Amino acid sequence: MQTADMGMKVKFLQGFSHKVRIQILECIKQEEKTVSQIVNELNGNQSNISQHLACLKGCGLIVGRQEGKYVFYSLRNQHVRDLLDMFDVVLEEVENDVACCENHIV
Amino acid sequence: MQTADMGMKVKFLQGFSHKVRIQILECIKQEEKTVSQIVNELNGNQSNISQHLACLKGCGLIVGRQEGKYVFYSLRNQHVRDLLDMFDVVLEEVENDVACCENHIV
DNA sequence: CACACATATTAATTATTGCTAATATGATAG
DNA sequence: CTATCATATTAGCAATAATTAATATGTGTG
Repeated sequence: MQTADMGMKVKFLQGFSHKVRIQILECIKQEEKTVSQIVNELNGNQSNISQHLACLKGCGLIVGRQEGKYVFYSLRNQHVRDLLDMFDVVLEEVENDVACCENHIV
Repeated sequence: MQTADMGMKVKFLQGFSHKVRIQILECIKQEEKTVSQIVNELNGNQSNISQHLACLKGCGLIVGRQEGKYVFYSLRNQHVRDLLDMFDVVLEEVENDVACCENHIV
């Protein structure tokens, strides 16, 4: 596993490393949505959201399906959904310590 | 959940968003290690690793315990270990799509 | 208490990522 | 086939994160 897939793994995990991307994932967690729906719900701008969607797609976390002039995005599969749920579980116990990554990298 | 914990969640997830940090997590996944052990195994530099450790600690993913002049770091708990395992599982199925986040954000 | 080793912190530079605005593509409807 | 709406792409700039080198702290030992 180590060095070989490492690049891929890093890329994969970067899908989760930005607020807007997490918001997108949560936004489409239950049902697929079009780009414009997402833009509206997150109060984002079209170009920006579109770029984050491209990133998430490149990371394999979401898939898009075109229907007429709309593109519907949804989580790639149940595992991704599980992962999102698990974040919440783990985060809950950890919550108090997360406080400050300030003064540090990131 | 939404807006309230969002900041915390983002911070938490950023623990996973850098190659070196992932390597550190994997490096101490099975057993606690001292900073210098980690520095050696990853062929990193002391200051850099130390900063990433501080970040991971701030994110709640690892804990340190001092013993004499050494500090031993280990994963915070079993859930974090589970999360790491789950990454591998989900990544495996997704592997083929991850290819290129190039040309995009991130 | 001076020295050596382990780790942490700081500050400055560099590199990466994200944002915005403008433009392009692609699809449908008239 | 033109106009319109939805989405994607590009390029340049702004913001953030990472690296490095130097220094500081802290712990044990002679």
